Amino acid sequence: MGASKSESFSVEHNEMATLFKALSHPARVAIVDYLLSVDSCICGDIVNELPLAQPTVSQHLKELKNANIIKGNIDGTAICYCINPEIIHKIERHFSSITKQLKDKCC
Amino acid sequence: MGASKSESFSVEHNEMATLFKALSHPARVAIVDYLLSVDSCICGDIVNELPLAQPTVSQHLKELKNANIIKGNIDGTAICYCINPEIIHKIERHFSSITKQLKDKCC
DNA sequence: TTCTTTTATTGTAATATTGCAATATAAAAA
DNA sequence: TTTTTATATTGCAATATTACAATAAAAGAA
Repeated sequence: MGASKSESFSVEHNEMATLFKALSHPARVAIVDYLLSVDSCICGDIVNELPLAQPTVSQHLKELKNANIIKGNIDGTAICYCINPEIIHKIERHFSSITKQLKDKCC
Repeated sequence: MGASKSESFSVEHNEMATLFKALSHPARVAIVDYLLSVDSCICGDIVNELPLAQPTVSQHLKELKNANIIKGNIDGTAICYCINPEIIHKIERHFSSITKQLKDKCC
């Protein structure tokens, strides 16, 4: 085998796993961090910020886009990237639900 | 290549990526969910809750333990698993920091 | 048009992950 | 002791991820 048995799990669990997977590489955590560190959306520049070759960065951006964590708007030759706040809130809701449930625990 | 260039990224970014990677599989999201759904720590039972063979579940548990997301206490023949609240709070802090930064955004 | 700049895609090698049968380990029960 | 029960480890096949050189595509500048 090797393929994940995702069909055997709930849509909810798969959705969360997909979001976490999108954030499971330091380069992608760094990209999100960088997008947050600047005032507005970023056109270009992301490749120069990372210690990776341009095709690799492009691939990581694609994965973040596929997971809907960032959005890319075409602006002439460049592409402007932005965080998608809705997804961030979705992840936050997941963890505040966990925290709420944790309060009733003994351990 | 194929190996992740994690040395090129900050400790902080690597730490967060490691946590997300531990949660990047639906089985592991489901395990965390299940541990939260019961009143106390769980001794046994986890294997029966998941649609995976025992060695596969054991492997997923190991990954969650390595990432410090769950803790396992030996209790006779069984092992009791619990969520580690500190790690959950760490992830929550990460996202509330993101949300705080997002408020100053234009997009 | 041709050149330049920016980002995406393709192809491929190296490595990591997933899943499980078989087996091992460890401790309680008989 | 032997048996049972619960969990871990090993080994391996199937698949996925990571990284990047080479190349393509798309749009503004010359």
